[in-house]
Amino acid sequence: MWLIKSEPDVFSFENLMKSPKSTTCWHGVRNYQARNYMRDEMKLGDLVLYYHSNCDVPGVVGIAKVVKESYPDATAFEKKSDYFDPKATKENPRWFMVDVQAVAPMKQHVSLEDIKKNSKLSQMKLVQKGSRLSVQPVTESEFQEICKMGKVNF
DNA sequence: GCCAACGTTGGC
DNA sequence: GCCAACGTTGGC
Repeated sequence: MWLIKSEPDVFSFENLMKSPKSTTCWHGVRNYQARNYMRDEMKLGDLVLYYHSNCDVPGVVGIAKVVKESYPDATAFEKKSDYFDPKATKENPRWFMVDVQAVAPMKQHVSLEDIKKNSKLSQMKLVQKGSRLSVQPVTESEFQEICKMGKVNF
């Protein structure tokens, strides 16, 4: 299971729910470790915690799932794109993405503050100092604890 | 807006 | 391969 970060001003969980089929391609990740998780380890049906960063109340706001496994991130080929990377080619794409679909919003948002206060979640990468990974694995028990705090069942 | 922590780039 | 300079992330 996973946690992905998004800035709500750029693409919020509400935006995801309003998208066609509640699905979007998770383009624009330009960090190798995050890419490796997407390319190598995110599997169809994997559940994902959707986290809002860089906003008033950062935290987990919804549940999503992987609906398509990794494929090349075409925004890296587009010169006009903010995510253009001159070193990415179709033969050697360099950057990958998956498709994610909204499953359900949290009944109650689980703020970063609440996560930090919960001793069961102290091992999460999210709360470790200096961790900035935008795609990160979470354990089953962490996932369940967050769901419990968000008053949803999975 | 500030700034600590991290990641990447590129000269040497 | 080292490391200084620069860019980015993201909480506060």
